[in-house]
Amino acid sequence: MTEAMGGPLAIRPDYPEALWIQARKLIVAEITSGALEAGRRLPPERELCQQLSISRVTLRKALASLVEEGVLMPSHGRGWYVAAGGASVEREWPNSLESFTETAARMGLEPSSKILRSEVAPGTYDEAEELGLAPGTPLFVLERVRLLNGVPIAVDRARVPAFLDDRFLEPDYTVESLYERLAEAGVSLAHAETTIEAQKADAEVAESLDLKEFDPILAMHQLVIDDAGRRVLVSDIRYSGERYRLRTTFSRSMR
Amino acid sequence: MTEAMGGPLAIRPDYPEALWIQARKLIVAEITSGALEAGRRLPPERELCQQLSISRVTLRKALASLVEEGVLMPSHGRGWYVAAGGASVEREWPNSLESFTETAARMGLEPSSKILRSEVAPGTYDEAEELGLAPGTPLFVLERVRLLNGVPIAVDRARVPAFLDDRFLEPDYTVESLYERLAEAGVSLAHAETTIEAQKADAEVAESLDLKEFDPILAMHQLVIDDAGRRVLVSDIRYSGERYRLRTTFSRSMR
DNA sequence: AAGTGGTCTAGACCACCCC
DNA sequence: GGGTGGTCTAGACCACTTA
Repeated sequence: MTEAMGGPLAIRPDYPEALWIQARKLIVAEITSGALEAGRRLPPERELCQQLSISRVTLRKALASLVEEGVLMPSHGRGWYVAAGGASVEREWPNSLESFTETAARMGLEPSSKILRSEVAPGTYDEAEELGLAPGTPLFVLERVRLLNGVPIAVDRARVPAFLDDRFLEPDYTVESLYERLAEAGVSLAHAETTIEAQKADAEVAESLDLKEFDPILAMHQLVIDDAGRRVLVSDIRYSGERYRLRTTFSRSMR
Repeated sequence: MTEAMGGPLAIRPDYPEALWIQARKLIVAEITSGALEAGRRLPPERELCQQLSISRVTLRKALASLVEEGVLMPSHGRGWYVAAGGASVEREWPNSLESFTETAARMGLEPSSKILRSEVAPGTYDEAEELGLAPGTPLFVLERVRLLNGVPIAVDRARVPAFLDDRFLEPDYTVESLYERLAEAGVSLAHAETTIEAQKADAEVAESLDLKEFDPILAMHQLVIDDAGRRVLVSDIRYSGERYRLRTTFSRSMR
């Protein structure tokens, strides 16, 4: 439709969304629509600024955010280029912190859960230390088998400081997303310190995931921190090695 | 010795390093030195600008880069805070693409390699497709056992388009870093699309890593892309499940 | 020499938090 | 209402690429 970034791309200064995010979406749209193919050069920054009616600083904020995701590549003195995998904007599993529910939605599969444990109990010494609480502080413990289209994929053991809100016990976590409940409670997740390793399935996990003991599993441990810097969730997820593949993008830092 | 951000932090406008990077380093220094503890609030932006003699835009670029690494947390209307794990600035490089050699250096261990294969050979169909080359295009294949302090940690099978430079064959990859050779050849690595899964060790890998067959391994597949958007390296690394733990930070995107 | 990205500035206005 | 971060602008100068 629009010739490559030539059309009247509309940015609305009054719209309650940052201009650079609007700009970002318009650029992504140009790429996913095919108007800008992988390897092609974008119009010069100063030209884009005019087309979008935004300042260069704002435009560059949008462009920078797309570099981080590997969609664009800047080349000093030459221009901005659509990266090799540029068309993959939608396909891609972004390197974001994502709930199981969100992952499932993106892949077009039906998530569900079987609850193994759901209660408030005193935290262990290690749990308390990791969450920065006194040992024995009550934690909400939610242990679930996570399934996609009915196939068991992982066992997830999540622990949340119980002081957050009693209403955490109420929802039916067979279908509800813990992340969404946290969001509703005003907890805005920021980032997660994560370790990942390969282990053998123990008897318990093998049972839950319908595996043989000693089958390989991907063990992911996460400490999730919210916008206020509070340690808010500790989670251990053991994925079936055969049924799950983690996808992410690593960037070279400080260039 | 400087009281929290009160001392004469020196930024040199003539120094050949971006001001925001200098600012960033000074802030990190305040944190690692203990002058700014986890949870503490930073001086207001406008005050920091004066102290550092830089503009607010530039300061915010430094601050933003530290948010991405989980070192600082902004709070609208309240201030900037040192994140819970603030002292961890040195420990890890979240989400960074790092060579085995660099990882070893960061951990204070001695890296070495045993070469299993080092030759130019036509790529398989899959390899060619992933690198965006014609099937059969010659690739430089380097397969090594990677060791830390003499202990085998992983088997790494790297493939680089051979057209890059013949000199790739010359170095002694028992000690040399492939990443460094690439850098010298003018290839500047930008990011890597990565998949991670748990598998069983096959006989070959078990042999190389001194494991039993069927022991769990962490299999990481990477397609590395350079600054120019060229697909430059495909790598399969199989880590011993017991001797390796991947550590990273996932961020919640688009806040 | 012209074109293009990279960095930086000074100043403005808004939204949120807390008193 | 005053303090603080969040966003945006217009313009300047530098460094790299290409011809």
